[in-house]
Amino acid sequence: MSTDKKVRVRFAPSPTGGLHLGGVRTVLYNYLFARQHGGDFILRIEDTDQTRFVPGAEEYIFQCLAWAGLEPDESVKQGGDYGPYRQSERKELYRAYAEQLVEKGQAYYAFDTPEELEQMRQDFKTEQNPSPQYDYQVRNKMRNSLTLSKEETDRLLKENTRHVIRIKMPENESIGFTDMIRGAVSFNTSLVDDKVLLKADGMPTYHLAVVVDDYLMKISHAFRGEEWLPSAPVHILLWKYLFGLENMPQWAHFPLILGPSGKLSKRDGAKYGFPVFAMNWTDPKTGELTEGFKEKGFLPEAFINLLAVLGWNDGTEQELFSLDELISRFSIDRVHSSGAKFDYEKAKWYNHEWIKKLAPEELTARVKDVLAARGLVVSDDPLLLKVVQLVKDRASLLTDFYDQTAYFFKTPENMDLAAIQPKWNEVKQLFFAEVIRNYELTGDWKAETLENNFKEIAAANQLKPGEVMLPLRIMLVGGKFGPHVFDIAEILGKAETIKRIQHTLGLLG
RNA sequence: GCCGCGUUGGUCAAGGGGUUAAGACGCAUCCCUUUCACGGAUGAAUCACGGGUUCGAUUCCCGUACGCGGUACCA
Repeated sequence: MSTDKKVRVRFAPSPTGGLHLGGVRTVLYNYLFARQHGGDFILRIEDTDQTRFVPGAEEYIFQCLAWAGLEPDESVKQGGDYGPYRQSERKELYRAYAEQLVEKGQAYYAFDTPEELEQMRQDFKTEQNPSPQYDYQVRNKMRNSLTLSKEETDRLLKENTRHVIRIKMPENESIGFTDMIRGAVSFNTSLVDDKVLLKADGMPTYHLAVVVDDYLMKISHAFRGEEWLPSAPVHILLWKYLFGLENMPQWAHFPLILGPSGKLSKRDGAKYGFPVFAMNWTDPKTGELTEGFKEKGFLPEAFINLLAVLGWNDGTEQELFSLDELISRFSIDRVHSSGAKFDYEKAKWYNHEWIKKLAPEELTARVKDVLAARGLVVSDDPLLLKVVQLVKDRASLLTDFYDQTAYFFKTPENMDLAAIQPKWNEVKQLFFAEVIRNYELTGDWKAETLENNFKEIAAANQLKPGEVMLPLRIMLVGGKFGPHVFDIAEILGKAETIKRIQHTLGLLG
């Protein structure tokens, strides 16, 4: 395995649906590794399964990466010297490699129909072996170029009989490699089935495509999820047969991200109320919408941060990392080998931290978009900036800003009158009437003045400030939340403050 | 079933032959705050089990259990 060549890594998604948390983390680790080593990050579309083509899925992946700020150096979009970057467009190139293997006796043609394969699985199925594989034992009982005569095989081929090319796994050999995360890993070849390399439609399977393309695209390090570990021996063998082990990239298999009960799925998201995809994804067939982290109100900075530390840490107590910090601190050997359960509460904590950490202007710009999406258009930027600064400790998601800021810009829609009604009385009614008269005459409309006047009037009416502060808050805010009530009044201004008090008085009266 | 990979509080995790086994999220209590938060303090809670190796194992080795992944002409 070479270590001196230029670092080139790739993320190779299959465009079949929403982009999963784990997928984004794989992108992130690839990206960090590439940037750290001054290498290239390639996005390769693995669309070899035409039956699973989903319109829009590819474009969606690009949008997710753009949002996350993890854009590739080479891809269908960016271009590059190693294209095409869509495997369906590379179709013609794979067959020769598969046939080369057949010639060398390392692979063979198989003519079994799907029905015959199904029959085989039925026939060989036992309690000890519930899922029989097409392996070194059963291949002798199937219809392939190993069991058929040369003439018969040639005839079938000439007649364009539907067939696949399968790798011929050696018998009882040990295939091993060094995983950058797990160390030595090895497999017995007898236990691995003769994977299909080239499908009947002429498309390669993942197994063939991944090694051919990694070779052709000069990939130096191949990172992928742990679910690929069991098929690694096939890939290693293919490298050995086709391009030489010395040219093989270094492998690292990342741990899986788990949900509350095992493997994380979009169902978990629906069930537990948290996103699983990076961005909103609507299934074009069913029209089903699955919510994304972006729309849920996550900052890309936070999303990246929380993903980075789900399975990796730098050994210090630091938990908050910017992308740049991650680029310099990340290291594959500190990536865990065990899966991590996704904790939505902690995810929200990261977002909250980033809301506090982000530059005020930057935060405000993003809040502005979120408010606009909810139909609240704010044109006074300086005012919004002030308001956002005032309430940001109370928002852990960007979407929380709606409830936390809307009352500054429009009269509260829902008034929590129940919070004041039980203890409401004539004295308080008169008190607020006096407050209105006083505020109308107040020239210095500052929080401190308003508070002092308010308290003086309360004292004169034998009211404790605490008895009337909450009612005032409800009048201005609509509910029991928000920053210091007189700060709110100051920002609302004289006319609006008085108007809201009056309005509520009317409701209570 | 078989194969592979894992296993430190509820969760993320540091650590790695001798430690009072960090820290964070969450939770609880208190302080601050005449709201809700922020912030501060305190607390409950962990080395899956059994054998070795060793003067000494959470740490190394072997089993077992458990979890996860794979077992497709899907990736």
